[in-house]
Amino acid sequence: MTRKEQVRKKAIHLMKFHGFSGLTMRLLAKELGIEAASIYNHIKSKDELLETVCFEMAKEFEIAVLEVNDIYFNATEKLRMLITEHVRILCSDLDASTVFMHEWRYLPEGSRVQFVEKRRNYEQEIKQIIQLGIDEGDFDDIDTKYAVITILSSLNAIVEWYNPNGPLKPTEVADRLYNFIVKALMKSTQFSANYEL
Amino acid sequence: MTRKEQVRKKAIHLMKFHGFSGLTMRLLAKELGIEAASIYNHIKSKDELLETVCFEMAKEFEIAVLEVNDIYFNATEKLRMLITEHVRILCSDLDASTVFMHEWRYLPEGSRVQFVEKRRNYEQEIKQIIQLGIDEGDFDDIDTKYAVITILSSLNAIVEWYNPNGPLKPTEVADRLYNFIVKALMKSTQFSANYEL
DNA sequence: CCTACCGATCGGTAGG
DNA sequence: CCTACCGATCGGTAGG
Repeated sequence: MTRKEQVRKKAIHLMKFHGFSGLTMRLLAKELGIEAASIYNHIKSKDELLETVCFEMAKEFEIAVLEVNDIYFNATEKLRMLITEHVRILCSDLDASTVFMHEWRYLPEGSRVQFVEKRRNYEQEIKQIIQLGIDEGDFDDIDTKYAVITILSSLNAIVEWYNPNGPLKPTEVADRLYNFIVKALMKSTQFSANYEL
Repeated sequence: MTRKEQVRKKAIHLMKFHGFSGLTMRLLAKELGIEAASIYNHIKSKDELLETVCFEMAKEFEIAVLEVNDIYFNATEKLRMLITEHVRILCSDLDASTVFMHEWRYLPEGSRVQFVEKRRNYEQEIKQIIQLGIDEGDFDDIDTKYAVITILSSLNAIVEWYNPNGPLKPTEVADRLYNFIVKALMKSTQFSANYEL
């Protein structure tokens, strides 16, 4: 790990607890065992630290969705792999994932616009997978917008509760979430309104 | 609205955009048309602003769960009302709800511990409703922990996307989310694994 | 609600 | 990676 990577990793770890605004270069320096001014030999600015983590994470999700669409043609299989990949990415670096989820709001104007656009594209890709499932007759004819919101929010919540030292591996978490989600999506005729009063 | 309430409301609105750490008393003062020092005639400290919004919101959820358990005895009806109430509370003040969701981490040590405990209690109440549904034979024998996480994260995501000027009223949003969630929970035998490869 | 001000700290630069 | 330092700003207080 280069010195620059060490600085970034420590910064992200501290950002997770203090937030972007709450992280000071002096605290970061102290944790690295150097003076605040020395940080600027490795990074350009505090903003750059945030931009790097946000766009590196976004890149991983972009690649995942490309791979999924490359490998599978069936909606349920696409969805299963995308959920598995999404969970894997989040769990592979929980510090970075948490900062990615919470702190993108504090990106400088220009890169924030870019970031939101990338996220929108990702959401659209998922929406298309769900629409495919509906068209193929596998999924219920539900509102795809709400389905995407519900799916992504439950997946992304992983950063709030997942414990890497707990009993469940990321793939096992992905399986449980997939089962819950796909059941809500799947076609069924007898689910109309027969839950007794 | 008292002057103190005006100060709080403006502070919460600004906190939504800048975060707790990013909100400065000088910006708040400017938006109120007064000097920074004058704010302290209405509030005790910046921390107090955050504590007030977090605990007022928490109180609303506490009341809701008490009412739900008071009125209904059936798990599906309890769940339906609780989801409706949860969505109603979030949508009734989106600024406060957003700050409640994002900024509780920055509560001072003591009140943060209290806050997390209250949230845990709320989660436990929902868990018990789901367990009741399983015991009554309405819900699938799923992992209640994951069900609670999935339900709450999809409900709470409302603060990220709900537009009060959009076409959907809070009750309509609640209905859509309830339908999605309850279908994932409901008992079914033919959903084992028959989604074709 | 104001003026005047406190000590502390901020992100960052110059020059070595 | 350091010393030395910049101008700006921070949350908050005293005293009116």
